[in-house]
Amino acid sequence: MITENSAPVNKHFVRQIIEADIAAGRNGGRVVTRFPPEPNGYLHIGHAKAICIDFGMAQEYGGRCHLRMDDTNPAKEEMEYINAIQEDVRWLGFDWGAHFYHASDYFEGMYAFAEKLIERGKAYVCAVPQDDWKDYRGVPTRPGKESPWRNRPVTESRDLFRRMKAGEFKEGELCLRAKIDMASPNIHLRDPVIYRILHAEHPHTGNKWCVYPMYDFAHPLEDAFEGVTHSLCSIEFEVHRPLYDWVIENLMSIVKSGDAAAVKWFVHDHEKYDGPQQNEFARLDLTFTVMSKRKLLELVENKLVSGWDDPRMPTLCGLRRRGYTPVAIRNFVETVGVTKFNSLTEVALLEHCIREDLNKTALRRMAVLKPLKVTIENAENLPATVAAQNNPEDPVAGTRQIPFSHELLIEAEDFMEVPPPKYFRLTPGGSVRIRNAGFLTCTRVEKDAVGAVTNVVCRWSPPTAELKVKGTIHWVSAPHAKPVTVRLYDRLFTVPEPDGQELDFKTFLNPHSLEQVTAFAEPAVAEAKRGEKFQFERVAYFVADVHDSQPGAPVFNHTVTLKDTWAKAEKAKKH
RNA sequence: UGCCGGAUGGUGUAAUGGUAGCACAACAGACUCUGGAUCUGUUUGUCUAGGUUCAAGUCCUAGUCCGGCAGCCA
Repeated sequence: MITENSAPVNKHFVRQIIEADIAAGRNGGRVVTRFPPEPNGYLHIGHAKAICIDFGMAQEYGGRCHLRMDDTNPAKEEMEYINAIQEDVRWLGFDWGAHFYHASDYFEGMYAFAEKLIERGKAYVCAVPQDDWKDYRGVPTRPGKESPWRNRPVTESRDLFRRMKAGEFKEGELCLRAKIDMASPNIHLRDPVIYRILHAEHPHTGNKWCVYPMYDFAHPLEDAFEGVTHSLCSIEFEVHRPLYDWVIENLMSIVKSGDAAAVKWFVHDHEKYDGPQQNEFARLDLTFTVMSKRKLLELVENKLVSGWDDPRMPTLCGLRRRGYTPVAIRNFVETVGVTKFNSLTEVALLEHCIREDLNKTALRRMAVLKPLKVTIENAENLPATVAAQNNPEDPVAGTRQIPFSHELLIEAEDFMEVPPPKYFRLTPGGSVRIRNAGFLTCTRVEKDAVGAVTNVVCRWSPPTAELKVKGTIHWVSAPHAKPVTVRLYDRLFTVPEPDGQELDFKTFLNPHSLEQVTAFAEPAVAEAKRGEKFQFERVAYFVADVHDSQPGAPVFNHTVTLKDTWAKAEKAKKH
C-alpha cells in the first residue's frame, strides 16, 4: 500500500460512500473498482487522478482494482494505446494483478443480454435514420416522440438483431434501442441506442463482430460481469446514471430469475453480489496546459510537440520524460482532493510536488549553462580536487571529488561589473564563495573589442580563509568540463487557460517553451544513466533523457526550476 | 426559461449544528557553503436574502451565478 503521506487521510465523499457500503454489508463487504480507459490516446495527468482514486480506494479498503480497456468502438482504438496505457499505470505504481480485461471480452454476454431485453419487450430494432432521430428525440425542454418501430413484434426485432449481427445490414441502417421513455426529462432515457452496426476491424476481436454495444449499455454490464462494486467516473456521466441503473436492474432481475445462461456472463462474484453503483467526481484540470485527448492529439499531429511523450506534454509519458516521479504525481493527486466541484488547479502545485520529492532524492551536481571564464592568478597552491556532498538532504548519498584548476567557468549572470543593490555574487574587487572550493576575489577583468567581459581574473582563497561573503556561486573547472546538451523547457502555453478562449488554443502556444543549450558540467555528469535525476545546484532539476542520451553523452531535460527569490525580486523591480 | 450537479481566501481543499483549519501561491523575516532546502510570521474566505436554533459554512425557503446533458463517441 502506498502511504508516502503521513498527513491524516482526507475522508472525501468517495471514501465515505465506500465506508458506508462496507458497514451496511453491501456486496458482502467487498470493494472492487476498475480503471476503464478507452484505448484511443495516451494517459495524461487527469487520468492519473482517476487511476489514483480507482486503484487507491481498492488498496485502502482491501479490495482489488481491474484495469479494463473500454474498447467498444473499433473505429477509434489501437493496440499502440493499449500497450502504452498499461506501461503508464504500472509506472504510476499500481498493480492490477491478474485483473486485466477488455470490454470486448464480454461481447458474447452483452449480446445475449441484449436478446433477453428484446424478449422481455425492453428493446427493439429501430430503422429510423440517424439524421431523422433528432426529431424523434426532441429537445431537453420538450418530450420526444416514439419510433414507428417501437412496438414491432419481439420475434421481428430478435430476427433483425440476429441479422444485424450476421452482417446483413450496412452501418446506420438499423440499430437496437432500449425501450424506456420518450417523454423523460433525461434525454439519455429517451430510447437510447444500445447496439450499432460497425463494419470495422477491432484491435482485439478482429472481424468477429459487426455490431458493437454503446458505452451506456456496455459499461454497466462490464462492471457487473466483473463483480465491480464501485464504478467511479467523472461528473459528465452523472446524467447517465439512471440509464446505468436501468441496465443493472434489468440484468439483476434476469440473474435473480435463475436464468442459468445469465450466470455464465459473470467472470467474478455473482454470489452475494448486489451489483455495482456509479459515483461521480470532478475531473482534474491544470493551468497552462490542455487536457483533452483531441487537443493533445492535435499538438502531436501538427508536430507542435515532438510526440505524445514530449516533456512539455501533460501526458504521463511526457511527465515521466520530463523527470516527474510517480511519488510526486500521487502526492499531487492526494493534495488536490476529490470533490464534485469543477476546479482548475494551478500548475504551481504540481511543480511544488516534484520539487519536494526531488529535493529529497536527486543527486547534486554542478553545471554552468551560460559560461564566463575565470582565471585564478595565484595558481601555486590550488587543490587538484575538492570534495562535495552528493545530497545535503541525504547524508547516505555520500560525497564525490570534483576536479579543480586555475581556469574555471562560472555562470555569466553570477558576475556583474555594475551590480544592483543586494547583489551577492562576484563583482570587481568583491569576493564570493565558490561552492565546495573556497573563495574568489575579483582583481580585474578582461574585455573584448565591444566591451564585453571575456575573462574575470581572481585571487583564490581556501575554504579556511575567513572572508565574509553573502553569496555562493557554482562553477566547473574549464579543462575538465564536459559539454552536455541541455533542453530547457518552459510552460507549453502563455496563458493559464488556453482552453475556452475566443481564439484557438494553439494561438497561445509559448514560442519559448523549448530552448536547447550546451552546458558545461563537472565530469561526473557525463556518466549519468538514462532516466537519472539531478539537481544542477543553483539552477534546476534535470533528468537524463531516456531516448536521446548516449553512454558518456547524456542529454538533459529540464524538470522544474529551483525557486529563485533573487530572480523573482529582480523581475518584480522591472514591472 | 427542461433535467442533473455545484458554489468556503488568488488556487485547491477541510470543518458532517459548537473557535472557519491545511496546502500551494503571495508578502515579510530568521537561518544557510545552493538567493535552494528549513523555520517563523503576515495578508486574503463561507454566493445573496430571509428563516429555524442558545449556536448555521453546515438545516429550511427563495434567488443569483457556474458546470454538464439533445453522438448510432467514451
